[in-house]
Amino acid sequence: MKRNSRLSLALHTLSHMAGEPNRVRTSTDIADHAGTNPVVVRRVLGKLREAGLLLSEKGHAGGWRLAKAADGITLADVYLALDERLVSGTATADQPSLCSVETGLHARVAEVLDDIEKSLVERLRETTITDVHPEGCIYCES
Amino acid sequence: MKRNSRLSLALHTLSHMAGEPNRVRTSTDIADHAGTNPVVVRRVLGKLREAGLLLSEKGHAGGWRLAKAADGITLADVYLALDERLVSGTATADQPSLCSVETGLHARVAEVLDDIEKSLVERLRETTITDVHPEGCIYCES
DNA sequence: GACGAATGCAACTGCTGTTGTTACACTTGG
DNA sequence: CCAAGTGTAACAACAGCAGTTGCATTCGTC
Repeated sequence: MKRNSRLSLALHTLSHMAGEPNRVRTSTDIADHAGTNPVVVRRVLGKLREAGLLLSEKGHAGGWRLAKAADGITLADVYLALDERLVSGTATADQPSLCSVETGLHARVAEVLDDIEKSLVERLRETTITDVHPEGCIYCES
Repeated sequence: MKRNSRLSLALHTLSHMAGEPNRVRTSTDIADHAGTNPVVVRRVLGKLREAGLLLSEKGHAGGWRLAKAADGITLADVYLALDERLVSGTATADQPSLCSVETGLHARVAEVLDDIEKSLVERLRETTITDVHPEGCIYCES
């Protein structure tokens, strides 16, 4: 996997779960399906749990399941849960700045980038997990 | 600098140039203002030149200037010139896939991410360099 | 209560992308 | 010819991230 693997893994997993919401999945199962490692899965899904999107149960017969209906989870929820800041990536304030024009410009660029970031989140809010994995999914028989 | 420094540097520089379109700037000048290195500047601006946004002149008294009016350059132009693919980052096709459900899901996730990427570019297309550095810029006396 | 199966977490490795830097070839105006 | 530029390659340093191992903890089941 390359870039954006966290977001991709999260979406993939949530989408899977949307198919059978009641089934509890172990991180090993998920890792096998996603072609990765149980620890990596727990790292990513842990963020989603913190955000209230997933529930995890420890101990024997434990595992992961959705904390709410798939159509109540938007891509923005996932994106924000993972602390991703794709466009507005804190690319400011390294040096005390040489002149006021510079600070002004830097601030303006950061401002514009922040706006774009907000637009991105708004766009993400329009899509739910159900949109990724629709009810009558042709790949899914469940 | 951290992430997105290329996009940030490009925007910063273009915005600067928008203030005095006729002035030819050397990469050393630009690097000093941006707090980085001339070679880094040439790397980034080189991409913008390939995309037809900038012109560079070699030799004595050479340097960089805008290839067209600032209000004719959108952030999408810059973004695409830099080959940035923030959301849809080739996070697919590593393994030959175990079952058809997996391939289907992977494809669907990639599809959704691609859509988001397209939306992002569309949003970027709405903003020009002039929007970043308006005519009556309060920081700029030129 | 012991055991097995699961999460949670910390530490470490290795890979990769990016920035910064140096060095050098090439170009051009004076 | 020379000084001041770009263009480019090569390298070091660094940061982020996936992957891995190990271990503590929790919880069903026998």
